[in-house]
Amino acid sequence: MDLTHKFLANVSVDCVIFGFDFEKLNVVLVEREYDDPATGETIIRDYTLAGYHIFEDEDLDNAAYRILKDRTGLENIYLEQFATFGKTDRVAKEMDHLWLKVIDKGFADRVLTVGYFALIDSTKVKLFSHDSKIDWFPVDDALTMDLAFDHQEILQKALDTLRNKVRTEPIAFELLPECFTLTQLQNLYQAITGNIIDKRNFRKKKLQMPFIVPRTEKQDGVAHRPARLFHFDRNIFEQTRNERFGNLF
Amino acid sequence: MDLTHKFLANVSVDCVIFGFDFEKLNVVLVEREYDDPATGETIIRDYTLAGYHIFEDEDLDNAAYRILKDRTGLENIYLEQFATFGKTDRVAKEMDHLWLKVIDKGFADRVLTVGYFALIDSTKVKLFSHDSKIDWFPVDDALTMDLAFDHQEILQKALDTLRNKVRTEPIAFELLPECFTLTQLQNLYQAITGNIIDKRNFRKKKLQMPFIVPRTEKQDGVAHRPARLFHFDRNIFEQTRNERFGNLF
DNA sequence: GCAAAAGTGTTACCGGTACACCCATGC
DNA sequence: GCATGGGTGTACCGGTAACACTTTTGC
Repeated sequence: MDLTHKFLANVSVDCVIFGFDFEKLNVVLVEREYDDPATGETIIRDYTLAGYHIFEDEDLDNAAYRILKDRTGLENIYLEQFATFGKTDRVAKEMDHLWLKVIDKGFADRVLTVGYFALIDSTKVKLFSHDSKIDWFPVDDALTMDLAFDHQEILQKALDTLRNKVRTEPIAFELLPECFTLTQLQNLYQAITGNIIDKRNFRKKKLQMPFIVPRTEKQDGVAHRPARLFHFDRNIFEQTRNERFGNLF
Repeated sequence: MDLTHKFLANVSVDCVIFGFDFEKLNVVLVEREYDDPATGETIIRDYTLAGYHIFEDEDLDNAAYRILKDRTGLENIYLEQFATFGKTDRVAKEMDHLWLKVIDKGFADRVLTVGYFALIDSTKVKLFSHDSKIDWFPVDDALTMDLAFDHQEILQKALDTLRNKVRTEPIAFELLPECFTLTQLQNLYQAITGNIIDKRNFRKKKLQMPFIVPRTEKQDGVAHRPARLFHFDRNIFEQTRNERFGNLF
């Protein structure tokens, strides 16, 4: 993390980084650990979202991109601001006060944080630890994990936003590799929304969307009949957007 | 405005206060005027949204409620956070720098602002001027008025959010008096979305919504057949929410 | 040959849309 | 009596939902 910039003490950004492993939805969490310097006893050990304070001369959106790149190495990623959290007691837990004290970076006790969520194709991402451990966790687990600060509330809101948005905007593809099978796409929708979907109806609907285009290749290395692959064509999507006004995905 | 609190220099809240006059959608704007102290010549004269910095010991949401109450006297109003604006150049115009200098209240040049929109029944509201003039403007006009700072962008985003949300949540009623006619409701939807709606289909749909309940009173003092009045029953709405999952309004 | 997932059609129902005329009231 | 908005019904179309079996491949 670049520390040559001055940051705003009262404003941070937290990124909810979502990924999909073809089975369930996952989220990136960063371990927060503090051992008593005298006894060596672990006093704090829990998880936070990927976040940092915003620099004085940095656009808000860029702060989110910076954090994302810093943790995943990725650029040109789907990233969307979804809410800002500003209760006075969002740093209320004992652990949180202690943490701010021991890291001693000049962050204020009163911090508003702007939440962004990122959708990434996690099949080929390597996460960067820097000084703290970082890893993927199933979203369902993360929601019961008692995260630092108000990060559980932030995660819940990010998930709600994603669930809503996926019904009207073609953002699910951001979580898949360039080529995907219809079953993978269906599993993704099911993982996000929690509903189960009828296979035949799902395929019928997707196959008549002109921007979901079949490829000549087939799936490879699977112990069963290989599935046809598709990709999402954004150009076709944009061109046909008006005709489809009001349709859901 | 209460100045005994210390505020955060880098964070403000701006409220987009929407109202409806049974014809079109309106928004509250505050005049910003500065006359050259020597010549008396008017140097700045334009409009801003209703906003202020957030106090150190104040929840973010409460800052928005405070601003709203300060300008309208109203409490228990529909108020929703919709986005946060944090470009480094959002105070880039010459007028904006000058303004911050002449009002000299200790606001920073780098300010992130959190946007809220409010929906109020404007039929019986009296706006409070304090030291600057304040008034309702048609949203369509306001969008072409070259507002202060990035307030046009904020207004546009608020409007987009309202347009979207009104399709899936029962928030339109917040802009009407307790009792309203179906024609008023239809005009409101048309004013928000810009679409024209078929009268018979609209009424058919609304009449079968159990939470839009008829009253015994009729409209009064109109030079034509008086219309039946209705009100929105939030309890019935909440009770039947699950059955109607996925329905639009 | 068997396990595992891919792939495929038909029918019924419901909600949305298009469309034109008579009614009640104030003046 | 006339101007003004209030109020009503029907027919068609398209999208959604329910539902079960055959096919292809790897091992």
